Amino acid sequence: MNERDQTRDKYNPQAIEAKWQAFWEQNSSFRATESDPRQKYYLLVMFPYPSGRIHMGHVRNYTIGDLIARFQRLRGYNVLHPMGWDAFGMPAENAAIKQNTHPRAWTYHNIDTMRRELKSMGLSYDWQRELATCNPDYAHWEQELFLKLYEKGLVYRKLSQVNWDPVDQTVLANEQVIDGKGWRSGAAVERKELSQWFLKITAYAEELLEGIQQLESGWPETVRSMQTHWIGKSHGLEFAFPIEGRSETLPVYTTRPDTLMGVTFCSIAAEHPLAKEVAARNPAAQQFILSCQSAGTSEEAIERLEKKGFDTGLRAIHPLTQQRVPIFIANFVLMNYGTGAVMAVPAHDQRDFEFAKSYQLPIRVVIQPLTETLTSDRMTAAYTGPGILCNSDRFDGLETEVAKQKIIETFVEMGIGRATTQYRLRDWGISRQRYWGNPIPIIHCPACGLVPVPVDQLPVRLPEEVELLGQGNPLVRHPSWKECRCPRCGQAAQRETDTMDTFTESSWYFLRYCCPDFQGPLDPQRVNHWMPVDQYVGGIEHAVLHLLYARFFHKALRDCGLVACDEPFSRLLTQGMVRKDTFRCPEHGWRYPEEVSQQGDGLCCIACSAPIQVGRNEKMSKSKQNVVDPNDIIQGYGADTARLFMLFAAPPEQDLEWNDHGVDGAWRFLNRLWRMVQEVAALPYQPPARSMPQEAALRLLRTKTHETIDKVTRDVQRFQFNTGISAVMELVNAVQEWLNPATASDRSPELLALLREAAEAAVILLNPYVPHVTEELWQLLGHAQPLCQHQWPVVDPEALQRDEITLVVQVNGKLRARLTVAAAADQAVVEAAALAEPAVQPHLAGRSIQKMVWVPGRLLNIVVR
RNA sequence: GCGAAAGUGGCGAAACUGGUAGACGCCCUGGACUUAGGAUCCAGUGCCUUCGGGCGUGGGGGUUCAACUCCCCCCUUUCGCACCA
Repeated sequence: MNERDQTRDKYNPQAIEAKWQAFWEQNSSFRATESDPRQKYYLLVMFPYPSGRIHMGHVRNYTIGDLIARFQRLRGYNVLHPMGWDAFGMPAENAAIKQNTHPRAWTYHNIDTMRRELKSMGLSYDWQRELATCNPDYAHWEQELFLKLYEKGLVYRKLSQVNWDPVDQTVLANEQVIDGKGWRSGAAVERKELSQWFLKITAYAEELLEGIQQLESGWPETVRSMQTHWIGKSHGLEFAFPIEGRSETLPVYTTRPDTLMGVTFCSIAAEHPLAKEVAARNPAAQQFILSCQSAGTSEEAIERLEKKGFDTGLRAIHPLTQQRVPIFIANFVLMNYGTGAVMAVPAHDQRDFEFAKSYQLPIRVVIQPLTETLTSDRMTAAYTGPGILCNSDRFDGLETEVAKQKIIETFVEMGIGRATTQYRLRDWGISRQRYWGNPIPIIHCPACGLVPVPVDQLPVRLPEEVELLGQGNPLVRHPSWKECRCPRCGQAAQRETDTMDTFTESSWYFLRYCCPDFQGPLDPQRVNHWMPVDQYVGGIEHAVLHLLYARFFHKALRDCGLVACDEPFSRLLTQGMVRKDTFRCPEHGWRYPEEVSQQGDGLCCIACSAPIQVGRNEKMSKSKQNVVDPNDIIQGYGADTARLFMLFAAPPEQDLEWNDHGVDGAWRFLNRLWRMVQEVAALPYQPPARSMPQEAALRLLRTKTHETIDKVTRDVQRFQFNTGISAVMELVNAVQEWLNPATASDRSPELLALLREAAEAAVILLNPYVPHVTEELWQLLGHAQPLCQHQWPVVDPEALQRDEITLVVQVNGKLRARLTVAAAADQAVVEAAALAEPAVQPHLAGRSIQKMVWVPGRLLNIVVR
């Protein structure tokens, strides 16, 4: 038997996949060009960070993206489906410290590995548009974009807080702070203020918020809701408390002016100027502020703190009652929201309530709910709902919403406050004190101040020789890199040593894909040909930060004239995580799946034979050792099986549970498909059927074929890829029944045509899911043109007309019988048949019929009493 | 702490606008077959049952002729929280 015959007999994914990957590459099957007359479709998947190898999360993301890309190609679109590398970032630097490699070498090595792995999955990328963000070319155009934003006034510097490791003298990322300690040094982390670069995302807060409405039909509700809350628009009152015995005042912002008469103290952030001033002459206050600064900078860490405060001894004067209330420094007040100071109303704010309880501060009820009467001494929690004002002097009796307006009006009339709109959204700090990022192209001149690097001198390149020790900023420590001349006055000056946040690169890569070879940041003509992205696919973990930054950056570039559309991503699909059981050995801790063996009913550790505890299903991660290497699956079963399993096991938005048996099931289905098509291809040739036959059994087969086409088409469009597969499985099962030996003797040309139509439909419908095996089967069915250039099948509406339907008879909503009737049967006919049904009659005996609920095509419900 | 989701057989899931709960697949059980394969084929497979039927979608209430689906309360799990990407 020669090799070709062998591949014809048995499904051999390794041979088939290599063959078709080579074919697509040689024929540039997935090149996308702007000159193509067909309508464009831009399918974008979130580019990966080149961490070393691909993981199951990538496989899932890119399988989903590829399915949609291939589907839209078959539907006749000119599809742009690019891939690249989010190549700057901390892991390269960490690897450099640990293994003494250069970040660039490490990164490019990983890219080579991962590109090879992605290619083995048979993804239909236009690889000619591949880009890596660490490439000097990409960095160059990004620096130019930065300067454009700088000119537009969207870039500025201000002091802000960082996590500081006092031992390594370095800034730590939030994830590098573990239980308040630096991950490498173990030293207690301090908060420190540094002058940092910011992008004015807040200038676009309102537009970013309004834009969310535009995305209503294309973005998941959950992501829109998270972004809305993140932007956090609120309306409220801004006013200032006079401070007893002082000329300056304490400005505050509140969204609850209706609770104004319930203020019993004020809280200020540890970084508030007033707090600093108090600390300067009060060592105890200084001590307290220091203790606040040991918390780390993440909002989560701050909000989980035990609420603590320090009485400054200062007294604020209530602007309406002239009452004196204490001013506390509090560890939970954020300096970067509002004014860094809040009026505290313990009766109607939970944090203030807890704070008041621990410091024995008075609680004053000023809102009464409609259902009960609150008294301060019996409250166990703050009441934050609506109600009627009390203890509020002239505002008593007002409803909360009315009171808010009235009190704001009062402040405005008295000239001591104003209605303001506030956003929770903060400006985007892009400064990183790290080596492996894009340099900020600014020069600090002692005479001229901040001077942008002239465009013709870009890019600012990172020094190749660098010492990475995990201490300090490598660019500051470099002996000569930062030294330069001021472009304006020629004097000795210094380069900015901060590099940009890597979210900057991911904020415009989708625009660069449109014109990857353009000598300039962006070619508006080509960008506008492809933009906006028609479908974006990526992990739900990017719901807020990446997707909000990219929307902002895109709008800023629009205002620079580089792109026309307002929103970059018309539709968004967020896929869930890939999870797996965790295995734990009492002796050896977390165990990889291959370190565990089956022993009777349970599992045991291969090293010590101790029984394994099977833990919860968790996100695949190296730390929990519950990872499955995609390469093992691809090498063992082939990429098509891996893809099919991923798409079949769960709908894309849901978390996917890895299951070895499920992979076997996917493998077996592909073998079933393979055998079925082989058998059909071996039958005497008849062109595929194009019209309905007469015989009922044959009519049913054609109906099944077209119902499947209809269902898969709709399912793919609504991202229900798993049910699309089940539909094709049913079709394959139906065809297989006609291929059984029992019916082999009687195969009319009509049947042969119907079988071929069904087999071809199954192959085309599955092509976006499992592209290699379907190309091979398509060829086997005698087609000279590759399937990737074919068209998606069209439903014959006549074939969807069922002759008979089954409907349900209920009595009082309980199912009592099923009736098979002519599809056109009306209510009267069905009622008569239902009442005559033996299974129905006992439930009617001795009762009177109240009414009949008739749902055409579905059910008849007989309501009796 | 704040914000956002998700809970359906032994398992992954399905049920499109309130109208047959469990499609499709896995596991398992019984049988057939043999070119002993990663087999394949046939049958069964929510729970209980006196075989009439009864009960079932995290728990508790409600709306409706009819609720996995809509409303209220509770429980559990997951994701994000601005320097991981």
